[in-house]
Amino acid sequence: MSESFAGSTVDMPNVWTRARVSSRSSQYESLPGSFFTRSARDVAPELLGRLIVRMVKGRRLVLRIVETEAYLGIADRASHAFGGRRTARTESLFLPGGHAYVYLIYGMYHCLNVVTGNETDGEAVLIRAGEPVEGESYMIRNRKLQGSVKPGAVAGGPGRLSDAIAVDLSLNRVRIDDNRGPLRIAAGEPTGRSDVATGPRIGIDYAGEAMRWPLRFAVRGHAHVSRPYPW
DNA sequence: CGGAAGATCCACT
DNA sequence: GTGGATCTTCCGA
Repeated sequence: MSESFAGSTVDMPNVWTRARVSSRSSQYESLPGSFFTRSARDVAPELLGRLIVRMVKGRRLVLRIVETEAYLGIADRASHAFGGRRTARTESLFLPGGHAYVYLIYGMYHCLNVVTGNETDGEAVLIRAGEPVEGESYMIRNRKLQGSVKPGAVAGGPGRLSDAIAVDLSLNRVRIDDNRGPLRIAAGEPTGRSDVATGPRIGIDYAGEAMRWPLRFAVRGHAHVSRPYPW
């Protein structure tokens, strides 16, 4: 049984400390659209270890994805597209895989999703947490953090992550497989299956049976996840 | 047209 | 652990 690891990062295995970082800028090239035109159930765990590349004000902010959740669209009671609901908000869920779905939650936070599957599915992957790779000082500024910054404080949580890399509604519907776009996802170093932890999704108590579906994925033992593993 | 709830976070007890 | 912030969306009357 893995126990709560919040606050104890020193002896935690971190698969990334050994990763070799290329100096070539091609390391930030977008994954192809075909990566996203598959089920969110498959895409979500494969996004772990990938890089979110956010271009804003001429700067490049990079996060390594460490936690995701799959939302399975029409058949998933937790999904905004459940039952085929198409509203102004959910319209971007019905774009082909490879677009961004950004929405406002609780009147004050933005959630960043990547649309997956095809334009009839309404599927998406919520990006729940990331580890700063480049531009961390700007992320800290965007988050208005003071003093010492604990692991996970910058982008551990969907609302925090969006604030950190300046994701708002202006990015709704953008293509994330466009190498010249403001938001993209690069290959990074995908997390191996044995390092992926799986569990139920967060904050969907209203979703009935779907509440227990194992569609939350995180890098096992990673300090920057949105909350400690109960798994 | 009104009211409730939300894929969250933070301050405080 | 609890409550408040803040506002769009959605559903029922």
